Amino acid sequence: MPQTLRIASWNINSVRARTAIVERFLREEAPDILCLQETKVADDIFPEGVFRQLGYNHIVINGQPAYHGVATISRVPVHERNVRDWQANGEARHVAVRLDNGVELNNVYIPAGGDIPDRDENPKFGQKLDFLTRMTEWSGDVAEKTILTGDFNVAPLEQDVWSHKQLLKVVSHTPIECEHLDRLQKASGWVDLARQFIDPEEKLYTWWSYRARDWEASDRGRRLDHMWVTPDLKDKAVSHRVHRDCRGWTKPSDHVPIVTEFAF
DNA sequence: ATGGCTGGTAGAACCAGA
Repeated sequence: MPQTLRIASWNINSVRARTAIVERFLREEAPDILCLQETKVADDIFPEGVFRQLGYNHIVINGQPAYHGVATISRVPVHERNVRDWQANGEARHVAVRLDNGVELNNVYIPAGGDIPDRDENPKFGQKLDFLTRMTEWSGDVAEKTILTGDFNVAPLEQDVWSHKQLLKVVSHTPIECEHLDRLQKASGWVDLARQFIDPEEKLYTWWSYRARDWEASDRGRRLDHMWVTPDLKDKAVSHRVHRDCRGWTKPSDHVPIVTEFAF
């Protein structure tokens, strides 16, 4: 019998400010594993109790005060916490765990990159490109049994943004970012699971700005959150869903969860 | 009108997100 495992990823925009909706999501969707990004909390005050009371007793965190931070929350055993610093500046943007079946699950928060898409005018943009380049070097050694998920902060395809033309110079969809992400993807033959299940010609978003008067009516979204797998795991994925409805919940994150069901 | 908001930390006419 294949083992079914449902893995979710969600940029939560402060885990402490989202207690209500993260509980609701876990009760309603009940993934086996939830990868959180932008937890915005130091490790010593991470709100573990919220998760433990729902049966998520395996909690692997890499946080820092106020900014960034990732956490992998699981109700199945996970092992071998591994943290990589692809920005080489100490920011908490990655944590990996090993599942019982040997699969490595990487939870990553790629830098947003600031406003101006030019590394000379805006050092944060250069850091984002360099982060992707270091990930690509790491990826060259990754051959199999690996999942890479999280907030990539890049919407690579034309139908991953509300207007390809209007976003060409907007950080997250500029050609140079898309090229860097494409090089990363090719380095391990990573399979973009969302686009295995949802036609690349169809609009698909995981993030909508807080500043829209009516996010749902204007629907100016971007697909910034991703679930990638090495080629050997491609056929283990049996479904993939973007939980768009979570954007309309009370006090939402600006990102919504994505969930992949695997049959290992 | 893709910044119109939101969170954290300080104690800001702040910073960051994307």
